[in-house]
Amino acid sequence: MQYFQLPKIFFERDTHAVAKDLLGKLLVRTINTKHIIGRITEVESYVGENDKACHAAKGKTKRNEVMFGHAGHAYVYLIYGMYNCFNVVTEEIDFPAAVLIRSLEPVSGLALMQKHRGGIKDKKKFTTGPGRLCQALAIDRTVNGNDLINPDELFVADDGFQVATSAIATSPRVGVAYAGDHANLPWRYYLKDSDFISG
DNA sequence: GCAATGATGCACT
DNA sequence: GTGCATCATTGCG
Repeated sequence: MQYFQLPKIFFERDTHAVAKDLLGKLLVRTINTKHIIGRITEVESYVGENDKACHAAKGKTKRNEVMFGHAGHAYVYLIYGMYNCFNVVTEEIDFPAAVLIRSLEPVSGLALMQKHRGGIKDKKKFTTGPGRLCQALAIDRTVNGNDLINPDELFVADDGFQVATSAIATSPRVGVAYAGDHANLPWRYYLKDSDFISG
């Protein structure tokens, strides 16, 4: 498969633009020279200290400091004690914003994904959901802060796959009802014709 | 099929 | 001690 890594400037733009442009791109995980690849089908934007649903809304902490750092870095955190969530940091340094990757379409390394997911048979459940895709690609907090532009283990790539603007749907974000006025913002983006959406 | 529940770790107050 | 940007399993129809 032919593809090229996305450059840093791709991630230094407006978070919503980055989120929409990430749809259809490839997430490539390298483990012991083996590749696991998924196409991004669903994302959410978390933007700045004014966004109450964003972890950075209450200022910089040890947990979220990666979001205040350079665009194109991985922000991985643990949720509900058992699941990791994978984000890509966007925009300028000291401006906390990121795109949460919620769902992927499996492209390559299906057998390894299945193994990481406990041997389940339903391919649609390998990577549909932020906790699931991290399990399938063996993403945990050891890659938190990794530079996805100059990666050792993980990067985002473009293989020329074209996504029509009309194929992108939006909706309110998931699991953020506590965020008041920010809970209903349509900052979730997904490919409406894909079978690989977390729902 | 669907709703309810339990598992579980870490950062933060 | 509390509260999560979740998922798999159970128990019901």
